[in-house]
Amino acid sequence: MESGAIDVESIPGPVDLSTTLESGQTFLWCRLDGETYSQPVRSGESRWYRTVHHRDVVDVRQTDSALEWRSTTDAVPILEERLRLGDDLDRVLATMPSEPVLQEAVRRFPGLRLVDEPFFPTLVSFILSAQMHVKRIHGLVSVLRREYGNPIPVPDGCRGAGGDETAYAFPDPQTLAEASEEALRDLGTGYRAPYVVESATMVANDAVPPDTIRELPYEEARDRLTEFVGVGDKVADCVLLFSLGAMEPVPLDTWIRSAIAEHFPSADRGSYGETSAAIRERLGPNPGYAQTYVFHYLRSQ
DNA sequence: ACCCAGGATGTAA
DNA sequence: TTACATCATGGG
Repeated sequence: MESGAIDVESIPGPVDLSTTLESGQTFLWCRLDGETYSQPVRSGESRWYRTVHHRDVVDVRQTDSALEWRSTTDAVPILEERLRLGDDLDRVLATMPSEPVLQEAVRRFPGLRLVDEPFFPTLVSFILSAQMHVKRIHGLVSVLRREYGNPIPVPDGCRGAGGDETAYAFPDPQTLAEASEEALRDLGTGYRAPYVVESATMVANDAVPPDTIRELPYEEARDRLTEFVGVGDKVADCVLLFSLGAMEPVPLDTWIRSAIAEHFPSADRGSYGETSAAIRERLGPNPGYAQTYVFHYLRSQ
């Protein structure tokens, strides 16, 4: 049991933990107040969040001056990576185009950061995301962890905020590869069940190695990712943006498409690839960040 | 009852 | 290449 704090002054630019974790980029953290992901929280409110990193429990909350953590290991490098604390958000936000919808999103949610989460859990999360609401995706991922994930005992020092005695890691590729389609359907995954099993099998066989994809040019990487079953252009963009370190992707979901129709109509070129390229041009040097701000802003209305 | 959700796949033109 | 039906499921 270790604990500590990361001074917000040591982070380049603002941080908003709750918005970052609950804005639908990651489904791998749970709130210790028992709520599932919900709509944005009032800033300044202090909530504990928990995830399992490999075999370690990591709890974190935000106070006025710091990100406080407690964990079975040193959580600092984990938080720095997964919350992208190294990103100079002041610089990123300064380069946002002067489109009103973007500027308003930045004004409303300064401190919203992109995440950099583990590959396989992110892949499965966004395979499940097809035609589902953010809240339900989080619920499904939580059920997968509970039903198939390795149980991790939570140390005494981590139970102060009403946490459970056991946390669950996201299941390994091999485990989901061996899961039965029907069992997964019964959990509520619907027609996505075979996608999960087949893609998990591919990951277990290292059919499309993520470390190789990281090295590819963005659009090439997106094409490779669509080799997974249940992964089209949109889900591939999410996986690249939220777990493989790419900063260009602008996942064209229903919210972003409606934003394009309303605010950037000339960027609608019909096909995914052409529209994607056109909207990236309009969103400045950090399209991925711009997209995340617009997505969360529209969804919070 | 209808419509929507961080869409993908298979098939037909 | 693009167009369209189909795919589960829960919540508004």
